[in-house]
Parts: sequence; C-alpha cells; structure tokens
Amino acid sequence: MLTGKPMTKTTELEALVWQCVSAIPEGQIATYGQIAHLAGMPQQARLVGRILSRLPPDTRLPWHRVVNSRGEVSNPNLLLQCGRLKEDGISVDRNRVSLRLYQWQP
DNA sequence: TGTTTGACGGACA
DNA sequence: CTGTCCGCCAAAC
Repeated sequence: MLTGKPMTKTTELEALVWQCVSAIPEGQIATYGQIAHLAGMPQQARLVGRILSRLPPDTRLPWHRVVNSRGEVSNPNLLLQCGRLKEDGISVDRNRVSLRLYQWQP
C-alpha cells in the first residue's frame, strides 16, 4: 500500500470490498448487501455503496455489476451503469435487472 | 458537537 | 406493485 493514508479500519474494508467486487464474473451481478456480507461486514451495505462512490472514474473494478437488493440500479449515473450492464450481456429494463437470472452465486 | 445525508436492506401495511 | 419505518454508520455540514 503506497497510498500515504493511514491504514484505518475503513481502508482495510475498502480493499476487501474491492476484492469481492472484482470477483464478480462478467454477465453476473451482486447486491450491495451481498458484497457487504462477503467482505465480512453484514448489515453494512451502505458502506459498500459509499466505498464504490469514491472509486476513481477510470477504475477497472466492475462496480457496475453491483445493484441494490431489488435489482435496481442505484448509481446516480444510471445511463453509464445500465450501458455497461448491457455490454456484459445483461438485460436491463427500466433501470432494473433480474436478480433471479443474473445474481452471482459465489 | 449535533444533525443531515447517502450507489442500502429488511420488515411490514 | 408502492410507501413507511427503522437499523446502520462514515462523511459532510
């Protein structure tokens, strides 16, 4: 880690979240709560959302594969995320995807 | 220092 | 299906 920032608890969790998100296969999706759970912090889906909101715009992390528990795109930039999901071969209808069809089962 | 805000979630009406 | 309520918590005010 050469961030210069102190290794606080949240930055450690941040790295864990990044790792979980990067593991989501193309063509599949995960929920914020699911990532929170995988990262060992169940019940803190909100924190996952905040961590993703801080990602640099040029990141390679497939953050677009993360949606809320109802399969809705929560990202303020709906067009970008929906577009990327479609590139992954996922059908998006009214800012929504089918969790039943695409949710990742680790 | 107290309050509000969010890329959330689950229970319930 | 829609909407309300509450738990969660770091960051921004």
